[in-house]
Amino acid sequence: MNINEIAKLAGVSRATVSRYLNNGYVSEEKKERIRKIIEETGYQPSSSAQTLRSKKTNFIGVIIPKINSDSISRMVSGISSTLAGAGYQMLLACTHNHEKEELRFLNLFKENHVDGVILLGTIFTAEHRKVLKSLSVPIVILSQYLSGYSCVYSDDYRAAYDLTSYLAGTGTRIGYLGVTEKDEAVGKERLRGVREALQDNHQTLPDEYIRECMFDMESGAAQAKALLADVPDIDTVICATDTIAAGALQFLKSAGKRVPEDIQIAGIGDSSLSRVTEPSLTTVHLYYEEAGTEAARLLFDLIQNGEAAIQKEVKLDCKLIVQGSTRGGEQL
Amino acid sequence: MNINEIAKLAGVSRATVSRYLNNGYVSEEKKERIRKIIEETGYQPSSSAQTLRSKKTNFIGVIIPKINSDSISRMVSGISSTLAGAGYQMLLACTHNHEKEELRFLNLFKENHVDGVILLGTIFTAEHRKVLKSLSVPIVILSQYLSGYSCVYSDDYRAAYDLTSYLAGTGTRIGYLGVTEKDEAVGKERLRGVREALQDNHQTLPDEYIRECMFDMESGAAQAKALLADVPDIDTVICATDTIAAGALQFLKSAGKRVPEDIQIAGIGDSSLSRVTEPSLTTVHLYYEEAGTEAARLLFDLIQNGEAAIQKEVKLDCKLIVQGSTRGGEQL
DNA sequence: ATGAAAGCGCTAACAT
DNA sequence: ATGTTAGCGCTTTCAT
Repeated sequence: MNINEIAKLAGVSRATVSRYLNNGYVSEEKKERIRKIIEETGYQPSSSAQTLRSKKTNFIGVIIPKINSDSISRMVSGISSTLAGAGYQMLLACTHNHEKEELRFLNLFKENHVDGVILLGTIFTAEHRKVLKSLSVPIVILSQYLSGYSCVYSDDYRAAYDLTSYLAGTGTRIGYLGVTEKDEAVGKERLRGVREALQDNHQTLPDEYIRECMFDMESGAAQAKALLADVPDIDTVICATDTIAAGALQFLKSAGKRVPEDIQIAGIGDSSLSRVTEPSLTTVHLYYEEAGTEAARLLFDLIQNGEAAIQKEVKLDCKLIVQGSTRGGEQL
Repeated sequence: MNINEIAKLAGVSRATVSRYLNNGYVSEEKKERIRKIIEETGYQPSSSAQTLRSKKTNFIGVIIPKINSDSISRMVSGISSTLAGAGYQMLLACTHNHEKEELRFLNLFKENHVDGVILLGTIFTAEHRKVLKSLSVPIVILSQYLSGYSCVYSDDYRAAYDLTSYLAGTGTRIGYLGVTEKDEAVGKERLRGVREALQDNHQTLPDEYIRECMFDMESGAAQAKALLADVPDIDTVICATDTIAAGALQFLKSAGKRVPEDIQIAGIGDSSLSRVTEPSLTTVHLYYEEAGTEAARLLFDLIQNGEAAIQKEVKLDCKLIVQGSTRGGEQL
């Protein structure tokens, strides 16, 4: 069943059918005839033929490092509903933390396949910039800042700053479990937030109070152990993510520390984990789902307005959530 | 840059270029000429034109109820890597728990867009069967059994049976927090597993020992409360999912119950939550990621072998994981 | 082994 | 408001 047959059955030209499909000028009478035939036959236009002619795919490529993550799946959820609402389909490419795959997918989306790309990246190399520059479709960077591109990101600095400022009131020897500074957002910005908040509270963050973790609980537990060994009298541990905090919490409890009485602990991200640990984790809500929504909106803008579109940077609010893992917090 | 220009630059016909692209007969000499030109120009064939001609999209549609779920994101992760490895792209459609959307996406994928569909459904209505029947591309049902279709699912019955059998050894008054029986797998099968295991251990599951929950912690907490109010001397609570168990655990602790001493509690799914609660949850591992992988493999088979493909049902193994929330378990 | 030619199903410019 | 027409970029006979 194709447009020619529909045209024949409805007694019109195929151009008229096409106009009907693309809301052009069609008389009410023929509109009705066409509508009826399409309903009867269950005709659906071939999207590949449409794409071939019109260069519009209605696909948006979304590249993510992994899917099984609280923060990422929330962002994808926001993207997904916003795209669907605008008639787009989501082509989800998952790199499983392989940076090279990120480039492969970008190249795959290049010139082809998609009307736009949302890249939820973590680390940007020179190679990334090169491929990004060569991309002919609009792109939005999500969860990281990248100069020269429209991007949506959390206020990582302020999340860490606010959290640390709050804790500086109740802790005196404050340590930090962070991640690699190659990650500008979670790595660099959160560390900067912690550091500056301490400075502003007339405290410092000596190097031996800082440990670098991976993004998982095991690493959080291991680094908490290392930190405690080096600085036995530490009384507060701030973690770059809730997952790291959950791991650290697990270790500290197993080491016989009372949380928050002996050591208080906090994370960032307001993940579902933070409500389930005992004590529940003081953390910072980062509006991940809204970030996904906003990224999709920015992309629509770029797609619709082409060259005329204004590049935008959206930094989202954050909200401190005080729970049982810090002194003065309340257990769920 | 299109195939005609490449042909001209290489001094061959466009048919030869097409053959080069689709590994047909091309002399070594021309092969080399074409290869060089393609490399120089960075030419990439238009996928829409290829699709229009060859009817192959290299897209697989995946329909899921929500993305921010431990079990689902694991399955999607398995699907994603398997598809990518075979040169397919994943078109992810998320219904956000709107059953009607499921039908909308199936219709969208119908006749068009995709080479195959993986449906991670929950509830199958008559309307579902109708739309599924009308689908012209191969489909695999994931995480539910549906007669007449290739499907991949967990051994929900045995997971519940094994878990219950284990607990029947240490508990005497056993309650169950389940979900709607409209969900055949998580609803019906897990309940059946619990029931039959109790029978085989000469115990019963009276109606007042059963509560129906939604798939979230709040509901788990609320129903645990209701259950405890009705059956104050309950000593074991089995939950259909870890999330429900986490909610129930939270309530029971807040009600002053000691877990597992006063009441033992268990879930199913081996989610990351189960390792973080205190005590950590006894649960059953269900190989979600492998289920996703297997679903993709089954779909490949259907796509490649067309009418000749054999319909298959794959039921996956499960593994009991005993942790601190049950007597005899070990706290992480 | 290669080229010529037909056409996949659609949209958009043009003419009326 | 509608029809005619010319492709979009590719694959696939059919000749040679």
